[in-house]
Amino acid sequence: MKLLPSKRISEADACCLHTRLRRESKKLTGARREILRVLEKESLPLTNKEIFQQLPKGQCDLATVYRSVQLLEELGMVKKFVFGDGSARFAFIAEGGDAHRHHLVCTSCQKIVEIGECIVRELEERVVARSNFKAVTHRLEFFGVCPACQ
Amino acid sequence: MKLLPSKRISEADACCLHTRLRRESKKLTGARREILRVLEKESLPLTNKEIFQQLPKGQCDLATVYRSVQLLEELGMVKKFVFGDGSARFAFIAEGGDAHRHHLVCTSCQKIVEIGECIVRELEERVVARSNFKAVTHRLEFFGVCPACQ
DNA sequence: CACGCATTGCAAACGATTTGCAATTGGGTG
DNA sequence: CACCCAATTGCAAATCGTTTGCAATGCGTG
Repeated sequence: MKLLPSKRISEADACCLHTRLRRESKKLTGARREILRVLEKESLPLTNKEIFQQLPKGQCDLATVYRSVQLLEELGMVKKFVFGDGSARFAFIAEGGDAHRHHLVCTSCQKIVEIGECIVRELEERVVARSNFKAVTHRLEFFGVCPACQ
Repeated sequence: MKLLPSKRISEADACCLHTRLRRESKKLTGARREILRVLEKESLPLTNKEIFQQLPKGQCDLATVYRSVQLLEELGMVKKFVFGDGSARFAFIAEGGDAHRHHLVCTSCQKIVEIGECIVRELEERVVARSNFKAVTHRLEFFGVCPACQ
């Protein structure tokens, strides 16, 4: 991997990342730093490929992006979103930030818009009014560990 | 395709399917009939592979299941769910039924349980209490057609 | 500054889904 | 009821996202 010397990732995050990594005897590599930086810059969730493309020139391998993003997710610094368009997306979770972000996805062009609130049905109208999207529906699923698996 | 002679799909559905198909000069084939029957029998969303495996002996090709399910979805008789476990799932939508079903998915074994209501946050507690699932979170996304695409 | 384990690059493996094409089959027609 | 044609299917190959094995390389510690 030949990434540029670490430019600057918000001090706090870089530190945090470093700390969290060391806690598990993982290494703070150029790739991880750069990837986190890309995610940090983008507020909307990105696919691995998009992250890959936004990496500075001397990029790292796509496989490394997959591995790094997964690690960052395990560390709780990144959240995974699955909109059903074929590839998973990941977004940076700010220090102590709320991971409960939701999005409005265009069923035609896949454009993604972030939504600032979190309730439903009744909100749908508001969402429609504010976004100018048409034919709005929503998808809501719950996840957890079932009795048999606990 | 060598499927058994059409046993019996709820009259209404078979008729409806036939009608809707004819309306677009599509054909009511054994495969489509059998696939709809499988979906109709299962209340929880199935993957294409699961549908394929539940088809009667003289099954049809997996590719045909993919194509048929997609058609049924376009006809609005089936709804697609994407839980993020790698494959899409499809469920039958009863005549005039509510497509707004939501599910509780075990993050460990992928077990799926249907939820009868549709609101959030506050409901999450109720969901937890009733299901005995632990570490429950939810995913909520909105979908629609953005201004640029309208 | 050297050493060892973690990480990366690369290419191959994978699983889900799609697609091209020739063979087959509904179904409307005569 | 046999025919004809467009719609559909089977099969195999192609795609696409994601994962993985392995040898080469790089971080962090001593």
